Amino acid sequence: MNKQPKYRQVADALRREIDNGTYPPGSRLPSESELSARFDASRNTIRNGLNLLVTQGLVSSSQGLGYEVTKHEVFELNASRFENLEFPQNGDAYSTDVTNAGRRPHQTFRVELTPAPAYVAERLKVEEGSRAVLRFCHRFVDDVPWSTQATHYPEWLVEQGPRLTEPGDIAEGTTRYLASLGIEQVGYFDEISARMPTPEEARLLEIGAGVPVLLWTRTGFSNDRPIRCTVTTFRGDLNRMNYEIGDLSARSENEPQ
Amino acid sequence: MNKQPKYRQVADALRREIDNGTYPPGSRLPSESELSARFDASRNTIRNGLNLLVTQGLVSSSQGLGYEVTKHEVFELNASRFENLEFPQNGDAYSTDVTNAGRRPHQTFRVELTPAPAYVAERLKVEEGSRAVLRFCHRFVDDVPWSTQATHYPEWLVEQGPRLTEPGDIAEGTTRYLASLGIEQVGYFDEISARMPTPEEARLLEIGAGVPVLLWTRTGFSNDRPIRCTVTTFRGDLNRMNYEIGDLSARSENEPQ
DNA sequence: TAGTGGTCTAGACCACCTC
DNA sequence: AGGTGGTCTAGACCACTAC
Repeated sequence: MNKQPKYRQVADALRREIDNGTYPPGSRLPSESELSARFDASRNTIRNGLNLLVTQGLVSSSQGLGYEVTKHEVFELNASRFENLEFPQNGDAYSTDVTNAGRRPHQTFRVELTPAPAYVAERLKVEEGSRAVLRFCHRFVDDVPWSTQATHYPEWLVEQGPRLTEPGDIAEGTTRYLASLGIEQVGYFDEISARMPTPEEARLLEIGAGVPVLLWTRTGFSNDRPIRCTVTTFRGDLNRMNYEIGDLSARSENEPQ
Repeated sequence: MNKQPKYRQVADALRREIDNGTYPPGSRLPSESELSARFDASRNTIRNGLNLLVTQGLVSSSQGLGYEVTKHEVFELNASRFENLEFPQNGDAYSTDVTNAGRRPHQTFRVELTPAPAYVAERLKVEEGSRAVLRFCHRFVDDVPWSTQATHYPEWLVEQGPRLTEPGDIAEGTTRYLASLGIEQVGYFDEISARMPTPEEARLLEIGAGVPVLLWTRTGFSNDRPIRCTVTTFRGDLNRMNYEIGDLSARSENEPQ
């Protein structure tokens, strides 16, 4: 018989009640003082227990309002189709996907010429600190911050593709633009990892405690060298990535229901 | 000028010192009472600040020892080559990868016939609760819990491939075994997401606060239907997945250094 | 104004690790 | 034994939200 500390008992009890539907997603938990009475514990102990649930992403709290059970709608991103030239689409793939899902996309955009960070330089096979074009997107869905995307192009590419440094969008998409210049992306290398957000990421994505970020790095290659490196940061609670590989004709047949 | 609460100042100061190398990965932070004196704050306030860093995955604490700056070695998993029949390997792909990395793999294994959970049933296109073979792996690298992997096969497959229910390993790999019976996996659909671990996952993977899990679901298809669904749970701090797509001959040329 | 969570303190006692 | 973090309490005051 190993006795759990009181704040864990509180957290476990509440977790069970959340799981069994006593407190459904979107609903509010009892206040700290109510819980304090119910569990015969000091307010600090209750807060300690609630804090566990917060860092586990089960509930979120706001001053003056209380604790709310989190609810997630996940957005699916098809990474293997994304910017596949065989699936023609106007403009940027992200906006298309979001609009198709019946949501309202919105993004801010900027272009810079900056020294490539070590992580990017390594992937672009250029020297650390050598310059690269950074095209940075901060994306929202229905005004909720959704992801940031930073694409770096090595400086040597700019001579052939001067529009890369233009501050506005490239209507047909940069991949298409480069292809029209004979610089074709024939393959890419994707890396995916997860971690807790840095304070900067937490600020941009308005992430509270208990929500990790999904990091997606795509390095694109022409026939003879890397031509771009895109680092995308997603809110982990709102996004799921997928890849379709091989023959999936059996997947779409006989859709359930 | 918006004043930060004291515990955030503590966390920010320590984070800066971790970033600039004052406390390198693996080193120990000053004790709570030392920090209490340095920041002229009560021990609880210091704990509050340290707890922020813990939930952000920057440090970990253990009773009697103190706070240690976390260090990560990440293991790369090539998901597009993984179990690709064109890259022949003996036995299971995971052990091969780990051994090649100079690490020592080890796993526990069990087989069950259980009702398929809703998530899996949906992907296997069978009714929720109908039976499925579950082959479950708990994997370690150098005795550190690394990932869990649960593969479900629909019950109808067992008639054709009775060895699926055998309690031991299938030496040539299940994918190969099924292929030898004419049930070929011609494509798969991968889904990747990240979230904080459930208490059960935290227990199996020995995850502390501040470390998310990476969830990887692979549904494999034959020509006419789904034949398996594999759910893998990774420690987010130790793993990174990657996909090679298209022609990457330019990637391996001129390796840096 | 009343109720919610957010910050902070001071102090007590316990559990674990090292010497 | 002495130092470390882990748990818990009681109480104070502040900031935000709702009505």
